Amino acid sequence: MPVTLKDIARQTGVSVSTVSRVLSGDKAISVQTQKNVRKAAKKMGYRVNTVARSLKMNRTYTVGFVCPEITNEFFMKIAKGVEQELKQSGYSVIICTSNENVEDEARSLRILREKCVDGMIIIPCSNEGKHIKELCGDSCPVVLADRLVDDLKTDAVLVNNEAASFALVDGLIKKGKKRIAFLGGNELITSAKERFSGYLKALKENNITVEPDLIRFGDFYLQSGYDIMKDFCEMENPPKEFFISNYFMQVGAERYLQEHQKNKEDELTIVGFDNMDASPLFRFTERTAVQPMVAIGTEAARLLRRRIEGDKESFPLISRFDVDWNVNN
Amino acid sequence: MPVTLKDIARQTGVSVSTVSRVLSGDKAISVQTQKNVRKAAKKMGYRVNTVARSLKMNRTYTVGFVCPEITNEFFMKIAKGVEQELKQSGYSVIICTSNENVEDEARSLRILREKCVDGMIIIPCSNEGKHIKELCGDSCPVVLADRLVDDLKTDAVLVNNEAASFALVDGLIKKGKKRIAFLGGNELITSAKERFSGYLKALKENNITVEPDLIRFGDFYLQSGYDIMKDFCEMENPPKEFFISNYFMQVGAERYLQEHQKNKEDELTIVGFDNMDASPLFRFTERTAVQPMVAIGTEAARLLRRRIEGDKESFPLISRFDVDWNVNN
DNA sequence: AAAGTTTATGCAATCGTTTGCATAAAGTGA
DNA sequence: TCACTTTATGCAAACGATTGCATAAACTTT
Repeated sequence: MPVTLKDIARQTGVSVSTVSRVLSGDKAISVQTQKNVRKAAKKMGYRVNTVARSLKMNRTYTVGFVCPEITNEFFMKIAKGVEQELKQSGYSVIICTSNENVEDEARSLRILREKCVDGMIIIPCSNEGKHIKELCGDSCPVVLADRLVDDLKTDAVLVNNEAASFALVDGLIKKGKKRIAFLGGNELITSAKERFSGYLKALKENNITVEPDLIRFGDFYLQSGYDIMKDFCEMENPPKEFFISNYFMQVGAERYLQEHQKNKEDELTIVGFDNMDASPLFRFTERTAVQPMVAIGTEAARLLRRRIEGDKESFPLISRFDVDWNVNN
Repeated sequence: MPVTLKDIARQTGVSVSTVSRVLSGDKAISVQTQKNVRKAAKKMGYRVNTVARSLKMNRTYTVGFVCPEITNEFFMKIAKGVEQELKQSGYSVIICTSNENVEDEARSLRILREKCVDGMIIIPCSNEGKHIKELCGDSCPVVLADRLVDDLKTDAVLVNNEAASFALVDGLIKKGKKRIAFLGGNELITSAKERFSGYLKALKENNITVEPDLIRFGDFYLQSGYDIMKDFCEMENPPKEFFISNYFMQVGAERYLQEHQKNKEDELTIVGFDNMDASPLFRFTERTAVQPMVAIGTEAARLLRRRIEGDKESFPLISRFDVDWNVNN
């Protein structure tokens, strides 16, 4: 059985309230009593029961982090920022996954509410926001990360997707490439949409006609990158330049190319989003947009903490980070 | 303010106990009352306060998952197994990172204890187990994953590291390769040690003399793979075959080779641990050991749940998964 | 109709904290 | 010495749920 305030009180001959006051640093307690209590607490191995404290204080110092997939390096970089930042202020993070599925997402939110988290950071898996509005709200602030959602007025931390994909595609065009295929993410997701707009904008500003056959949407996962690259390569007149909307689709696409013995002599060029540890090893990937992933998490966490602490200023706040694009190989 | 049992009781004219009984499915309550209560609960949007429940029941249905680094795909695959499995039985998972640092690990354990988690799954960052023994114990079961720790009698879920690295190295030798360099992980960590034993065993069984110059230990992270590969390549008589102890060191090593314009003609061959999504894209990596990462997590979670529910059978239980080794490219 | 049984519900304690208010003791000032 | 502050501490309620025990009402049984 764990030691409680009561045990210390009994041991030192003072009341529970006095013990509580000493341990929470109340200066009104006499120095002698403080010493006694602290000594006893230490000797007996006391550790607060934050469950009881939370009940009384109506604050759990726990926040929820909901993302579509926990093994996703991109999401976990964001999670890292969140965890790092919040740990400093004494919060813990419960991680839930939605498995790219709105019902699971809603289930996670419900559980988190029942656990009385002080707030949540959500990377939504769709553009559906109803369940979030329903389950969260004033007593449980929400910050979205990486993606927005329809019909939901809340804070969000995003990146400048359109500008980055514009720059990448524009860069290719400026090098004389005109037939650039587009491998998109899940069309329902704002980041996918924004990256597509950037692509379109680059074509438009350079007076290039959009070829609908060169535009395909997947789901941001490996297999869809593989499949779409396959389809493109099997066209009668295959494109040689590609914009791929995220890292995982790049892995899939590069794997297709690898398996089919393409090599540099084919002069294929890929640009796209996300630079991960293994990106420099990709054969055809020339430039990638480098999102400040950890910083997104850190920023979302800071914002959430402010909201938890009652700051209502300029709500809802949508902040966007700029994206770097670097030469890869 | 959230709705409480009291509110429902007031609304329906019964006592709090009756409401509690209805909502926890007690059949002794009259059908009519059940209906009334359920209806009111639904209409008022009642949601249990698990903080209060936890305090009373002395069970939080929350477990801690402590790992060295949250952005590590390998650890997160294990975490996925854990989360998936435990979610089914109504548990949530708090993720903490130790940043490969014993003090941080101890801090995390302390916080988790204060949050009254029902148990923990730990991927320890060193071979130090004192702080775990101190902070956990009977009232808070612990299952280790992937690595063991000195002086700590507790359950663990591991893989058969030695057998796998033996097989990989032996395979190279059987193909006539005799000078196989070893790029090790953090020597303090059991998995690194076991992989090293497998390497030594393969040399020994094939009567190959160990060349100390061909053995180097890093820390399981990218940079160390890069640095050690560099050192090897700069030897006057560089080895051409390599055993690399995990994925991240492989990425580092491959990046070094890539940057230094090595290509297939050099006939370099890498074998080693972990097969990730991007592994097939690595130029020199020929075979990799495929650990059942998600299954490790699932198994650890099952074991932990059993311990939480009071099963003391065959404690401590160390289970080891077999490892596959597959052709890579 | 009395005694016994069953059914449905309420009372009140409890989990471990925190905190407003009361109060006793000690100290201060004239 | 008396009134008045100040200082140190305790009492008890509260947070929101669960549950053993008590009990009133409704049925059985003979």
